[in-house]
Amino acid sequence: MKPTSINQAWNGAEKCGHCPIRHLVLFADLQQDDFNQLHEPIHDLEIAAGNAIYKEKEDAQFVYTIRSGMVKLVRYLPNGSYRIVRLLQLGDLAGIESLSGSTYLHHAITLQDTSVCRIPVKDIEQLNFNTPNLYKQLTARWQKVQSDADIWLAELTVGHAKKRVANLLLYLSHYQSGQYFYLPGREDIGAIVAISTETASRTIAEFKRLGYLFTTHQGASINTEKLEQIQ
Amino acid sequence: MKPTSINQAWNGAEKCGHCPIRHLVLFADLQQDDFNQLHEPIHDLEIAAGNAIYKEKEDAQFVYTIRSGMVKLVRYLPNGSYRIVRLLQLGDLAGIESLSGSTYLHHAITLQDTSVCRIPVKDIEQLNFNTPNLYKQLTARWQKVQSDADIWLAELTVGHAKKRVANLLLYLSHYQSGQYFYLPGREDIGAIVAISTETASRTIAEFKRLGYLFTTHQGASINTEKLEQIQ
DNA sequence: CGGATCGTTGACAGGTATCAATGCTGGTGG
DNA sequence: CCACCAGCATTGATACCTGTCAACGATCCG
Repeated sequence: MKPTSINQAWNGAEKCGHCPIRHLVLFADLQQDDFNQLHEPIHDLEIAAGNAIYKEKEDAQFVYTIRSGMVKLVRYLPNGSYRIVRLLQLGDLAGIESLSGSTYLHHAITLQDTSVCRIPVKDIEQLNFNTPNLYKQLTARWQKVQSDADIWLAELTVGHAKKRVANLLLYLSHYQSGQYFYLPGREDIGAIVAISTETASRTIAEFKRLGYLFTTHQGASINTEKLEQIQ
Repeated sequence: MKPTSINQAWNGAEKCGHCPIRHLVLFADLQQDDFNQLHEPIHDLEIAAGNAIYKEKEDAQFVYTIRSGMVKLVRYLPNGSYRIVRLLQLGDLAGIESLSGSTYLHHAITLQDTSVCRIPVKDIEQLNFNTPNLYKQLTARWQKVQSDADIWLAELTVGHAKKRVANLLLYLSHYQSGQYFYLPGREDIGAIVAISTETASRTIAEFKRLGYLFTTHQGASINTEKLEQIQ
């Protein structure tokens, strides 16, 4: 396994200004002056698939912007099983609860090799206190938390297993720019749509047999029309 | 049915300063000067049980602070059924998405007679631009959206029907100050924990027979230990 | 005294969890 | 280079749970 690594550290203005995904990230609306208020270093992290960015109940001092890859937010249940309550991708913020609480609410675990920017909460609070330029982007991200949670609740936990898995595939495919998307393991699929691993496997296998789902080394792709018709 | 009514309208400082639940509401941290920035009237509304405060896709111009009663946030599904994605009580904010989007994401429907303060979004944006005193309370409310959604996802949509209903009763009981709490109708219980109305009814009836749940004209109460043991 | 609405209960078919066994594949070390 | 292993995916058999259809009871209100 590739080790978790810290590639770079820098102070705000030097690098954020040249961020290739600047239009997608939390700092999108900041002015040059605002960056001067960032006093602590921002780290650029590469995290190999399967590792935790942070864990539930840990001291929450950082927010993470996802630059590439995919992250699952996980809650463990008393009986030892787990539930995935959200998936994070390009431009999403992990650990946003650190802005309000003192500890993280979930485990954040990478599904693929993932790169993130680690931003100190202190800097964000400082910015929020001194400039109104962050407010809009922060609110937009909180709102995405809400609408994603709604999708989870309304589309991924209701109805028959086939319908739920179909909706998950449509969701995964929709949030990806290209034709191919990352297909989670069967246990994770089960933890997302609240079905057993075996039922997830059976359903995925059936979709493959029916030609609704294809998997290659580049990722998975789907027949959207067919999956939308499933009841 | 009691009609929906507007009791009072006032401009910020005159009344918010004397709000009996001031410590619980969005404006908790505002200073006297801040209130002077409220230019549009804030209305105090009484809404009878079963009425909509706002509906999905309506133009979102107001945020509502719940002063008493209970509200369900509802999403209708393509097949005509519905799902309750959150319950709001004292101090919660309904329509918080109006701060970021242009339309409401849910129907907000009162379960009991409910009183709310209707706050124009423009005033909140104005305050956010000019003072940092609102940020903390707003963030706390966004965070509650997240943690409530997590509870819904992790505790109310996983496992057997009995376990889900038991968790719902514990949730309802926990967020109430007194011994008694409001017990939703069977159809609503089904829409919260994603089971059929009949299964909800059977489960509630069984809990009553077992002495885990009691209903009186004052509301419902539970045997917490017994419900926590259910698997 | 109906009628409407909601809650309860029964019967049954179908779907899903569970337990279990068997493929499959990528990585490791001989 | 190949055998082996560990982890994941697939598939089968079965019991149980829950959705569905249906009927009936309770309560409130006009």
